[in-house]
Amino acid sequence: MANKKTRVTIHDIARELNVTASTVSRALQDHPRIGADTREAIKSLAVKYNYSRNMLASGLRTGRMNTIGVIVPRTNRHFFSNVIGGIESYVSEKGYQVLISQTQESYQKEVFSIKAMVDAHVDGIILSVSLETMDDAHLQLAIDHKIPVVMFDRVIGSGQINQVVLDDYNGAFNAVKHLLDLGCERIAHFGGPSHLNVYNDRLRGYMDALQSGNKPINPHWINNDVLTEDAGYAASETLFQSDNAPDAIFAASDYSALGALLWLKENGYKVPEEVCVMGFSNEPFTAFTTPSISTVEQPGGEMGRMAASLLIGQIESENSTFTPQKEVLKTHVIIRESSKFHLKQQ
Amino acid sequence: MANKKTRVTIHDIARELNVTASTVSRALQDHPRIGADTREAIKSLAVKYNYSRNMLASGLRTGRMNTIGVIVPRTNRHFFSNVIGGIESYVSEKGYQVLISQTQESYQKEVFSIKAMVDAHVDGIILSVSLETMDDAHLQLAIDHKIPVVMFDRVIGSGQINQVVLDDYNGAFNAVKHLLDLGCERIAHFGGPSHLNVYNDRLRGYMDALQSGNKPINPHWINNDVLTEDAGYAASETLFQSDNAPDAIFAASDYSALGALLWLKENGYKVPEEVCVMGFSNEPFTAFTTPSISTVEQPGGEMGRMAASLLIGQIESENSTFTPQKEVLKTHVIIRESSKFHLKQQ
DNA sequence: TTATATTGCGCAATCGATTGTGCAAATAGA
DNA sequence: TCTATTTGCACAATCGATTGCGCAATATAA
Repeated sequence: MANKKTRVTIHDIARELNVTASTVSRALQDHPRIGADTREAIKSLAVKYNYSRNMLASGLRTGRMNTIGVIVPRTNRHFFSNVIGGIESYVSEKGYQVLISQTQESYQKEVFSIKAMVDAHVDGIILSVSLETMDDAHLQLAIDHKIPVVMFDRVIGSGQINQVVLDDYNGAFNAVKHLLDLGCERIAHFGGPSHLNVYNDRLRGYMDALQSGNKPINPHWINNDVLTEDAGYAASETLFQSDNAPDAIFAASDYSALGALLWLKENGYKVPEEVCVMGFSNEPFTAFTTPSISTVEQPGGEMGRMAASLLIGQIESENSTFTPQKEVLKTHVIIRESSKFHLKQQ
Repeated sequence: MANKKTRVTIHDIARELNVTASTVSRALQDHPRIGADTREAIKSLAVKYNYSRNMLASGLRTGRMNTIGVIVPRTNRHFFSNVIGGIESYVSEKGYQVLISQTQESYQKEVFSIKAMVDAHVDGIILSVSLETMDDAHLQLAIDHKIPVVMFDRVIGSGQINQVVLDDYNGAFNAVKHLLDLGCERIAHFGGPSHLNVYNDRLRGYMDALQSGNKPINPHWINNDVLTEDAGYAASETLFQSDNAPDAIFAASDYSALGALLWLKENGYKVPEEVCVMGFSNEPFTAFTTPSISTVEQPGGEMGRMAASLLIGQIESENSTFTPQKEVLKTHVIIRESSKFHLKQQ
């Protein structure tokens, strides 16, 4: 009977069958030099005793732990929790486990997390950088240890690392284009720190869409670092109490769009008749506000699976010639009540 | 200079200082039998070479991996993602890492996840069971391996395992009491599978509140397994097209409350005037529906930190005498528009 | 029948850190 | 001064699995 106190090891099995541990190890890996009889005897005994390989010992010897590290700013953002779900469901089918760490948007914690992942001998790392992160120098530690890295959504650096991103530029472009089609002429933007690709791309999409519609770009209407509900609320107040108020807001975050919507409602502005509002990410609440908020879908589960797929491909690829890939997921604008129509529309 | 290809080991440090690896190992652990000079020389060389302990080797030898396993139905449920966030932030400060697994509400996957956690030699497991899970027999594997377990929210079994739960009974009781105070007299319930504590407790709270208000309990108004938006929608249709329609709904899930709200609005019922609606969990969207949905707060982050605290306490406790603890977090009813008042109110 | 492959498995080192034991030198006590 | 204790470190086994090498025994070829 299997001993309950301590795990069954290959030595236990070896002893019982009068072979050595090396034979057991090879048999369990279907090594061709082990005879069929021996192999089957070992395997059935392994099943009988409910043997499971000690991953620490195996990992120590082989350097592979079948674990991937995931580093995100926060686990409880809807988007990131979706990504984590996608990663976990993909890699668990491939026999990998998921080690999680959150940076709380702190660069220092991100550095620490990477170090912790390297120490834990993960086979690969999937990462979305913090708001504070300015470059990818800290990833060198993982690269030095030959640990593949995939960045998603908030990516950064020189492009020597696999990336999975949304087509933020087109998402923003199409969103603003939609506002222009409604007749909006004075479209403000709530953005994020422009050293991050996602916010920079959304800003560029916004500006290019304005230009393509022959609308002037007013710096006064471009607000950076307006990503939270409070910031959106405050920025709206400033914006609409100036003598150059916009007639639409395109926010790079659903939260700041929500803040804008609340301020507008509280101050008697009609949405969408007088002011159209659009957000970004399709957070669940956007469907339920009054009016519901138009936004751009950001498919977290899909990004997670895609990132995991790229990573595992790189982990398991034999050839060491690595050319970084960049996967770009298509965007999809979701039109809701906050931009259904506009007074200026013909 | 530290070799970039391969990690620095205690042997590298030992060689350079003409001591043995055991001395290095002991010095790094502040073992009293190592002289102060030797200790400091070793420590400064370790810093210089950026040494970090190989957790696999260490874990193999000591059996402690400084990792805790977290098993949840889905990572992307707002509540669970909050719990995960709370756990991660708590244990990372204590020097632990977090291994994540999701069961997708499948008992079979839950069994598999536990086995995977045991195989990975986690130091402890935090778990919220799947909807399919009927008992805690599968946890025996972890217990046999002396791995402490803490269950949270959806807990099950004979009580021999640490638990962190919400006071679902009082939450439900107070919610229904609130509806009664408004003048509601015919309160229906949307529940979940009653073998799970949370749904059973909410049902009991509902029934006891009715009794305390001298209202009859009508089995026709008690709907089990109505947890999703679709189920709430469908159940509402059945309920309100019968000749014994309720004048309020207390749902054990915000999602089924949402389904009810949508059906009621589509079919011309006024909420809250004609029908009051309450949910459970305070999902973010509940604040933004029209009308906003009254609900019961379920503090995920706090539960996560509490569960992590209990677990690490048990892991690090010296004495082997273990008495299972049950932490019960207070509930907090959030009254919103969907139960602000009622036509029958005096 | 002899030379050559092939098959089947054991031996022993290895991955890196930990820890019980042993032994010599230094210190303390008598 | 001589024994007893403490201090400081080395030796070697251990955790469990993996893997290059070697050596028989069997099978195949010549």
